[in-house]
Amino acid sequence: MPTVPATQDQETGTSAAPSNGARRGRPGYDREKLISVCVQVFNEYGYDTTSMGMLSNHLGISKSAIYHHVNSKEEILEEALLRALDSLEKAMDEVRTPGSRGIDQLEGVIRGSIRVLVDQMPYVTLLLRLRGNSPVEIAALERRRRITRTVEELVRQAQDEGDLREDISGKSTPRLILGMINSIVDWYQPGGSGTTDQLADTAVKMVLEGLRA
Amino acid sequence: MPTVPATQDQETGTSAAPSNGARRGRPGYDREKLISVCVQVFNEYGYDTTSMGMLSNHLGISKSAIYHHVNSKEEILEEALLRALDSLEKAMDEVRTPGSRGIDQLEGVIRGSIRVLVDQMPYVTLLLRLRGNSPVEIAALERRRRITRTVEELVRQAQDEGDLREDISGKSTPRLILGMINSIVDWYQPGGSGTTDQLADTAVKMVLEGLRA
DNA sequence: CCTACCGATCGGTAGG
DNA sequence: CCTACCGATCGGTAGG
Repeated sequence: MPTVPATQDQETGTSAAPSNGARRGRPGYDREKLISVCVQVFNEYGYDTTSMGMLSNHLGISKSAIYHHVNSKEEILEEALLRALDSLEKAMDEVRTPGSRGIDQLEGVIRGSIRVLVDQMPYVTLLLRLRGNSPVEIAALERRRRITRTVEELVRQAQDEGDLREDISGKSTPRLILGMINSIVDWYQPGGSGTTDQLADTAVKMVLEGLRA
Repeated sequence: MPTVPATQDQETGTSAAPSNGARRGRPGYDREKLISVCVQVFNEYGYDTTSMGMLSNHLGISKSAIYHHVNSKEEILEEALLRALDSLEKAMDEVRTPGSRGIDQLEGVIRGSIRVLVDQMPYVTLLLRLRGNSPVEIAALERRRRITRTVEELVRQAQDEGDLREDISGKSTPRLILGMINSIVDWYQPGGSGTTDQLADTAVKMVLEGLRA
């Protein structure tokens, strides 16, 4: 993509093919906006089920026009997964401060992950539904597995430090925590069930303190 | 299917096309065994991605032979979902004894659901990955939603009875609990991470008592 | 005569 | 607009 200075700031906005201002050339989709629409369609029907024809219908442009922005259907998937994984890994890195207690890092991971899940919901949703049917998907699942391993380490650390009970499975516990968090993409509605912070509070209370009154 | 008395009890067992004994006619797949193999393939590649050709390869019989047992690809899906939903609803009904406290029923639901998830893992896995792309899938998702509503009611009841803390979201909590349970199909390995009872213990402890030491 | 299965082929649709 | 492939269906065959 050539670097193009912004020479105008018009608002063109067709409902079928929206643009964002400050670009020259024919108004229409940029790569990012196109991908975000495609990801929504993927999540509605499933990646495999979604045909290029369905994408073109939802975008309001022809199939061949899509190939102006991307080289393949899989490239759209790849870029969306990149975005989800980068965000998740960034949230993990911000919390993993050596020296702080495992249980505090664990709480930070729960809060940070929920924040990313909500903020980047369509991209993370796509990631969490992968089956590993192609090299692109397998690579993404491998990156996801590294996140799982980090949570496993934190649980172990917190147990060693005496902050987490010992009478629970060190194998199952991290998976159950992550499973609980990841389920959010299946039911959370941004306006419906409280703010993201309230959601994170509920999750942290349940995991660390339990629900019993 | 006509009722046929058992006149013999042979074990024929080809690896490609296994049979169960006590039937007449050519040995090979019966409907149930065929469906169970298909469900495994669906779970590996995704229902939509799986072609009849892929099924025939895994079964070791021709595509057209599959149509001897079932009328369509969707009929295989439908029967598998029926099995998963019947098992889940049965487990719910066994626990929902009027008169007992909500928190006890909630614990029973967690244990019962985990039991069904593990025992019927392939069928429940298929159910939990549906996107609602067809009437059959939509009907299954509707039955699933009734289970969700039951858990919502139990959480509310337990809060009203004073057994569950009030400073958590009544909307999010049931979803987080179910999300945690349902995640099991994504990572549990029957021999790997302890027995089913240990898994249920860990889940119940986490949800009700919390992980903090 | 039953059940299980085969090869060939249809109309239709996918990605590119 | 092309090639490859899909689900589905047919008449017919074979083991028990």
